[in-house]
Amino acid sequence: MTEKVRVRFAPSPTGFLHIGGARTALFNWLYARHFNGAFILRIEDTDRSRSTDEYIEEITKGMKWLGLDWDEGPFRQTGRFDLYKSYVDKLLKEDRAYYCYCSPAELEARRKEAAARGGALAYDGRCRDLSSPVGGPPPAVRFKMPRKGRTIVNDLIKGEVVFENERLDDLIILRSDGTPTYNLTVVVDDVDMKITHVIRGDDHLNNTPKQIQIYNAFGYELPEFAHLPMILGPDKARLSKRHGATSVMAYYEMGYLPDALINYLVRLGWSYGDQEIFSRKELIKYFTFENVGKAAAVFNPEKLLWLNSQYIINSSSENLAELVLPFLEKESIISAGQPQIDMAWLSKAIDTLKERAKTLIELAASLRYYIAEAVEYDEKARTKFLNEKNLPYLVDLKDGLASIPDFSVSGLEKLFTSIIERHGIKLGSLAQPVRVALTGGTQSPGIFEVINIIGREKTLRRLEKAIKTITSRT
RNA sequence: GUCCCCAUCGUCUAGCCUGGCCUAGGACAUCGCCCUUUCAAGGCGGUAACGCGGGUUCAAAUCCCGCUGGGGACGCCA
Repeated sequence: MTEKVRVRFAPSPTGFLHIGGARTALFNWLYARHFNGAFILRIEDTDRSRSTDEYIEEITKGMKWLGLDWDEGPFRQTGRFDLYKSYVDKLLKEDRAYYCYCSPAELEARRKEAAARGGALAYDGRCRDLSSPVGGPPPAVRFKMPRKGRTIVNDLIKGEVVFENERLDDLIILRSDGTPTYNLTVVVDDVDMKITHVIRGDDHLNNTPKQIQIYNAFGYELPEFAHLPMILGPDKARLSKRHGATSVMAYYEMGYLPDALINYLVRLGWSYGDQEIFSRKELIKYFTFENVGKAAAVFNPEKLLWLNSQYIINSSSENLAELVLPFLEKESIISAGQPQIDMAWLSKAIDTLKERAKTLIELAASLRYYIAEAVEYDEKARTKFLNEKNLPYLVDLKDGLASIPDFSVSGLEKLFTSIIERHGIKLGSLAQPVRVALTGGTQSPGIFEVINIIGREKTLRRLEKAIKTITSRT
């Protein structure tokens, strides 16, 4: 095949870009990039009652955040209705389609009845052979499925899947209001846009034989099909709002890095030996359908969280400093109007924190004691460490800190060593009270680094406050 | 109900196509140890899976059949 690969992601704007959609988009994108093909974004908005421009905006926003850039589009189906209509007319003329006068209410009733009886829910074809028009409200148009033979889907992932044509029902291709439906538009557009590979969720596998029949009716060559396994929630049911955050942008808000989400998503259904972490370059290089699995996958937020922490650790602190800014504002650690924060200093602070933060929100939160003017003590930490016994150590340290010339990490270490030797105590006996005095809690990066970053003045103020806290209580 | 898809540790997966190298590998989570000024990170180790039943074969996680289980579709949604 020398034809250039052309794939598309075709969401309907009836909701946000969710995890499942993002995974479909990602696999399409990877496939296109791997083969140096084109990735097309097409908005399937033929259902005018449920589609909104806001959702189109949300979907493109999500894709941009994930870095899934498209080469053509976004195309919308609204506005191409004349085109679809002409295809319907063609089918009508060739007796490959017919008018159906059954009302939605009647159809609904028949389906209910069939379900109660335990029979097939497909359309019974009662308008299929009508010889003359029936009066009343405008009819819908149905595609005339062949009743004999079988349709074979040669799926790149699932292999050969066989459907008996008698099981395929005559689907509606034009609503009674004159608007086309999905199964028609998807074929017309995929042909029109010269799509070579249709890559989508396997919930579409059952639609495929019907679409193949439509291709056949027009005499068009079939694209390749690849149906990806679904993503399930922890209860093994299809991933939905019930399972918590399913919108891609919710992950932005929770402080995830787009690369981490991408990496997580790609491993849901795809693998490359034992490798877990991939750069985009590697993904593009390695991605093929050969390594795509067939079984549905359960979405596991904990592994995503781990990946996110790995991506944070491996990101440059300069980059993280930029990314964390909006979260610092949101957590009210800095105010939007605040004088410019020193980015070099921020990066240095992040150096000490990034291996402790799993999300940008955690990173922002841990920056609080570096940035804020004063800290609040954790009650338990205070009673345990800010007490009479530790008072002399803190006083000693304060005096030492006020006078040492070398405020570097190694200089601070020397000071600490001299103090603990003088008192005959272990480093921990000094470090923990100091940690509480400076950060308010018992957990932080190495104490020398903390002091180094907080700086002499602020450190001294906090030590004084801690000393006062102890003495005022006795 | 009918049709379609799927089936390896709790979860994501490697291995399956081209049977033997599988005493089934990796990762997350979990447990323990090490490192250690706390917390992390990191290192080391443990627990943990071929759904069941039949075949085929000298040999089956790997091939075939059935069952069971799970998922999906059955819309004038996409």
